[in-house]
Formats: sequence, C-alpha cells, structure tokens
Amino acid sequence: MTGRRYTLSKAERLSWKRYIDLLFAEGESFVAYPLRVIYLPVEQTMGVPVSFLISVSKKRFKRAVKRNAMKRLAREAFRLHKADFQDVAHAAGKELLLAFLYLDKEIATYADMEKAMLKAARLLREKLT
RNA sequence: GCAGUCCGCCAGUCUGCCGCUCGCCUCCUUCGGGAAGCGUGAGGAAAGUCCGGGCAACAAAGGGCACCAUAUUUCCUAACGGGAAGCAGGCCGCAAGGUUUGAGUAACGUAACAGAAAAGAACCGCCGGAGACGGGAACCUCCGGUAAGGGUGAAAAGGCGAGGUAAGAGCUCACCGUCCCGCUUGGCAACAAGGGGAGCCGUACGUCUUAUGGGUUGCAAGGUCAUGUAUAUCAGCGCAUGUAGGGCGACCCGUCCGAUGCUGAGGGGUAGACCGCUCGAGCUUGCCGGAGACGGUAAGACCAGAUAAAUGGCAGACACCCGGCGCCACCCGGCGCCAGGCACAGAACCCGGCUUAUCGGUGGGCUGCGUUU
Repeated sequence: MTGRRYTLSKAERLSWKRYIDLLFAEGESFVAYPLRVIYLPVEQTMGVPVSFLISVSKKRFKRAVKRNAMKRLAREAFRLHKADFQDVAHAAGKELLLAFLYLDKEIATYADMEKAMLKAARLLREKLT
C-alpha cells in the first residue's frame, strides 16, 4: 500500500459524554472562520491520535437538512486533511480532542470549508509547538 | 388545436476516485478490533406534532357534577375529530366542476352605525272624522285607521297578481314559498315527489339543553448487564478484660447494644454497553366483490435501523427549465452557441389520517370554444 488512506472510523468520532464535557470545560479555542476550534491535548486514553466532533447550532440553521449538509462538508474536509492534525498530535506526544463549531449563517462551499480546515491545522501547530 | 376542470404518477440519470451505516462470508488478531469481497441504505411529504390507534409503565370499587372535544344521513375502518357516497341550504362558474354551512330552540341575553322603529314597528306618505262661516275645496290643528309606497340597514314582519276597501291589509282567491300530518309513492336513511290541512310568531351569535366520547405519561416509555469512585448491609481480622459512646436506672454495681481501621462478600446505582428495534391493522403484482372509501383471495419479495446520530464529497457527461444571441420559417415553431438554474425537505418505537411546504415534468377522464371531414 502506498500513500495515506483517507478513512474515518467510529473511534475517531468523539461521542463519549465524559470526554465531551472535559473538552468543553478545559479546552482552549481559536477561530478559523467559519469554524471555531476547541482543542485539548490529553494523555493516551482513546487509542487514536485525534478524535473530533462537529456542531452546527440550531439557531443558525433552522432546517435539519442544512445543518446536516454543513456537518457533512466539515467532516469531509477533516477526513481529507486528518493527517495534518495527526502530525501535530504526534509531535506533541499526546492525543488530541477537537470540536469544530460552525459559526456562519450562510451555506458554505466545500472549497471554503477546506480552506478553513487547513488554516485550523496550521494555527493548531503554532499553538502546540 | 386553444382554454379550463378533476383524478393519478414521477421527484433528475450515468461514469470515475475517496468515504460512511448495517448484514453475510473469508482471513488475521495483542480478543479491543482490523483487512479483503459481496450485498444494503430517506420522503411524498421522512416536516408540523394537530387527531386516532398499537405497544409500554403507572393509576383505577360504582355513580353524579364539573371540564374538554364532537354534532345532517348511510357506509368504510383496529380507531378517529379521518375517508367514501348521498341529503338540504348559500355562494362562484356558460359548463365540467369548485366552495361553504348543517343536533335542539323551552328560556335568557346581544344585534354597533344608520333608521321612526331591531320585535307585538306609524317618521314621511295614504285615508276617514272633527274643528270658526250657508256650502265646497286647499292648508293648518286634533282624533283615529292603514305595513300598499318612500327612505335606513347585514336583516323591516311571506312573494307576486287579481278581487276588495275610505285608504289599506292573507281581509278573500289563484300560483309560488313556509309550517303541520298515525296519509300515498320512491329511498336502508337523511330526504324527495304527490295529496290533505293551516292564513302563516323573522334572522344571526352566545348562554343554555340533549346525545356520544375522553385515566395519566410517552421508546429520553420500559427492561437487562455493569468498570471506576463513594456507600447501606453482612462476615472475618484488628483495637478493647468489648475501649469511646449509648439503652435500662435517681446513682453505683450489673446487664444489653456497640463505632472509628484493614480484608472480603454485597444491594441499589453513575459513565457506558445491550434488549426494546423493526415481519408489519406492512409492501408489490394479479384476480374477485363493491357506485366508492374499502374488503376478500392467490402468488412473490424481505424492503434503513443510525444514536454528538450513517445514506456523503469532488470531477465529468447527459436530460429538463428559464434567459440572451445567431440561423431557418408565412405562422405554430425548429436547430446551434453562451451564461444561469435544477424545488420543498432528512427516518429516530411503529402504523392510519389531517395540515402545511414544493423547481418542474408527465398520463388519463370530462367541459367550453374554434377548425376539418
């Protein structure tokens, strides 16, 4: 097998209430518009280098279809650039908990989302090194 | 052919790369899982959560009152406040057809503005009589009759014609309308048509009355397993001559109970996992019954089960729609190029409805108008 595999397993999706509470309580945040990123480096617990969640507020998109569309876009962007985040975590010697909150009130395109995700990875690298 | 109307159907398609859910199967495994292959994966409204059920937990002797909902007839259905076909009245349309209302009225209340008056109605008008003088007429005043006419209003005391009268009036008569009937015919029925009788006490809304129905909460229901931490309880050990402390007792003696520590067992239970969970008042096709909603029957297939919540992203091609330009054409229109658009909307326990949102495409029935034979 050559190159990276762009998969996204269940373990990489943050779903445990305990860790979500921990992340929102103790994590630090910055904005890579239209995303707000909340992050928290933790000791080896999850078994994967990076786990994440995406949230789109009901306030900004009333219809479930639009919320889902934004979450899918963000998820795709993360999936295709997951390696960047994994490198950061590896460099810091810890595991990363991440939350992406969508801030805009308008529907974004994939290109916008990809740009935001790359920016987020870059900023995160600066913060942790 | 154009315009309209009703009932249906569809809800972009294909290819490549990357990815997700669940199932089957093979292999690997540090038993957590991982890898390859095959299959599978949103709607007509999945929506709003407005009705009705199933299912679940809890509650519950029986009856009455109150509260809420419903209210023409027959049928359909598991059930419904839903649906089908009717009935009666109103409104819209040339028509096909659409739309809306529908238990009862004994009693009580309200009916703005306008108008004399909103229920036992005289403002104007019409008519008669009386009033000073021989009589008459007009005007005026008073008394009385009159609901035909005027005007107001959403609504004015059955309509219209004739007779009748001082003028009028169902006062009388014909027709129409209304109400009544142990009537006749048709219809399961609401009701319709006919016959006979009555000279004819309005309408809307609310209170009210009658009939029928209604226990509460919802799958975050409810159940199973249960790591870590703390802990009820029990056992053993330790601490005591059974200590500190407490009960009996006025007090002493006595007697009974008995912590705090450690180890183990262990009930409830948090995170989390699993069941509930998807085979069903189901779906597809055919046939039969029915005017229809719908019912019956035969065959076939298994058709989402996610859970910080899968069904997606990127690229390209085609189809469709709208706009612009060019060419062809008498017209309807056709072809090419360019740019843009391609709806409403995402299962969350499951069904039956209702309501609301929706770019567009398409099939059939019927109606009106036009044309041809």
